[in-house]
Amino acid sequence: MPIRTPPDRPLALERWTPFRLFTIAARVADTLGAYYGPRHGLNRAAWRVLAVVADRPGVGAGEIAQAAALDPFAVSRAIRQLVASGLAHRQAGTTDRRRATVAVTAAGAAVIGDISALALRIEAELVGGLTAREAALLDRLLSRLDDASLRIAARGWRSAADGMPMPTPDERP
Amino acid sequence: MPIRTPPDRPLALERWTPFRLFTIAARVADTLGAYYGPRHGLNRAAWRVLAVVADRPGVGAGEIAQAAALDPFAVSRAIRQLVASGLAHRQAGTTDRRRATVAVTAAGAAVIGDISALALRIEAELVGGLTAREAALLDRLLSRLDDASLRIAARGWRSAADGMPMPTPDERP
DNA sequence: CGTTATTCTTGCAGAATGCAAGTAGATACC
DNA sequence: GGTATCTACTTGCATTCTGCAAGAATAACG
Repeated sequence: MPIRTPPDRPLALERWTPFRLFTIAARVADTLGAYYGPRHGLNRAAWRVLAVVADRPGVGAGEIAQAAALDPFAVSRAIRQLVASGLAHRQAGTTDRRRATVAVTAAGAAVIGDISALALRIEAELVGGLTAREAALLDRLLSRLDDASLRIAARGWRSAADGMPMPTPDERP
Repeated sequence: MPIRTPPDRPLALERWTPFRLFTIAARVADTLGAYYGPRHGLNRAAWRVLAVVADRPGVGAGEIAQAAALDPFAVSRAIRQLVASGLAHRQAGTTDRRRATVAVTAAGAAVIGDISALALRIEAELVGGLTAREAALLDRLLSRLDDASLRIAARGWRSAADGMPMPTPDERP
């Protein structure tokens, strides 16, 4: 008999906060993706990288990965795509030649400007129903959730599982 | 010269609300996924379907798709996996035999119970820093964002793009 | 009945992802 | 200087996921 029993009603997915965050984000991302995909030939990784690079010209791949929440592999491939389609260009670093800095071309600036305009309109539509006070509150709450999610990810499930019952101790093949 | 110029500083990705929602959700989902993946051999779709089915036994594939934010294809495949690994079972519907109802087996209930316990702990860790008042507020704000995101997704980018400048009128190959 | 609509499933091609290994350059140490 | 180690990034490949066209089974309708 386990120390702690799992909840009777296991989990209402639609009330689980992370799932709620996900669905909101996914609907918006899909809507925006339906724009920049066909129109500019970008995928999710490429548009994020383009946004980061346009916002901070001269960043290296590592910083992009951090800022765009992508792994270095995806960043590398996205940069290659962007360079190939003439939206960004690379320049070998002066002090450290391993680190190539990336910046947008004029074409890239035009593209990200176009996408940004829509992205900001969508965001405005998303939070448009909130008062300024509510929006500020949301901002603070999201910052706190962001911090908390960082801690969760850093510590992994093992720490959250402390003292958890282990009903299925079998190992997978 | 376009009627509306794109913003000078195109978009700070890390301040764009949908991206913030995404990163929080992704970090949590990855943490939980690192648990149920290796331990129970489930993927993202399968765990969600299992959660929905456990919560509402006897649902059909369509309702699952709706509740788990998955397309019918993914649901169909997930159900097949769950049935194959003995975590769920299907029963042809009595009134409408196209619609098979799905329910968890004892093994499936154990698995989702196990995952749910961790999921709830993670959620507690996520929102644990909030006061009850703040948590209630977050809940209301997320409900509003959820509604807004539904409207955005339903109307598509075209409505949000009304009056937008179109700096790159070229069509992609 | 025959036709059309649902509901779900299957197959397959293309895209995304994860990871092992590789390259180039920087840094540290003898 | 030489060389061993470390870092930053890239590449290739196998696996997995996704999107979509087409299909099967059943229901609903006239």
